[in-house]
Amino acid sequence: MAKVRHSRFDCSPGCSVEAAIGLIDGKWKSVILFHLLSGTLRFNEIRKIIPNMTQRMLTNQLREMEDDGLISRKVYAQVPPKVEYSLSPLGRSMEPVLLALKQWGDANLGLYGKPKIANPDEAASADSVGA
Amino acid sequence: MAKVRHSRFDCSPGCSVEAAIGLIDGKWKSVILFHLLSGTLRFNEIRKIIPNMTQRMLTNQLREMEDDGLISRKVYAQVPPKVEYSLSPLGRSMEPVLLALKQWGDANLGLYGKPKIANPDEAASADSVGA
DNA sequence: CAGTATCCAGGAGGATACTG
DNA sequence: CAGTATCCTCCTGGATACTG
Repeated sequence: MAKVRHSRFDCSPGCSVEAAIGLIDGKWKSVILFHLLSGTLRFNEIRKIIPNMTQRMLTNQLREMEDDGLISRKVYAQVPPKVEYSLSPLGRSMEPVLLALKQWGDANLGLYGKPKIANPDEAASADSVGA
Repeated sequence: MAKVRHSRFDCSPGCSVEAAIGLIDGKWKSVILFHLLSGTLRFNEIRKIIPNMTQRMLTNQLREMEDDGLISRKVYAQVPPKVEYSLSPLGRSMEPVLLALKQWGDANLGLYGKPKIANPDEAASADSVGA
């Protein structure tokens, strides 16, 4: 589990929630993780998928998640370097969380032109939501 | 849904994951939310539950979540002020996420002396986290 | 291709004091 | 009781340039 660079482990009941979130905060981690759910990806593939992220950030987030044991890094000793990133078993075990997050976002945030919340008595109507 | 002060809506597929996380990051939000799952709480009650958090932070996080529509704030016009915080329907709809997070944390982080992942020998070797 | 190395700005979050 | 108001620090993350 490496270092826990997050200063987040204050621990009261609910601590594990915080701790869990601590591993997937970071501006891009959740997105990277989410895309890795679909399978192994190479460095530049991720960059293409998430163009707004600089390579510095990609490396950072990737390294932290690797340290946290969420992802695996496979380096092929080749002339044109090739590095593949994939979910570790621990990272894969995060799938329900990621999916819950995605579903909630799809259902309750109006990111794709959906009408979002609007009505208290209608919180999670979510007639749609693929998945 | 107010302002979305997070600069986080870059939106690529997986965006909703990011967006959803954006609402519950903040050092204490998830913990507050989690405790509110159990019921309405007053300002100072929350402070007691999460002693490490300053009142400034509590107010901050509370306000942001209120702006995001996750919680409701009920003020009683009394001599000794009384303010109650509770989950809004939207906040309540976050329950599966919070629970998934908590379960994952309990299962995979060794915060309470649990053995965590039970898989590859590397996954994690509980020893860090002084709590 | 897959990173490192530097530099830099902004904002999150902590400490402390005051108030309706 | 339930906040505000200030001040200040550090860390996150963006931009850019270089490399094995």
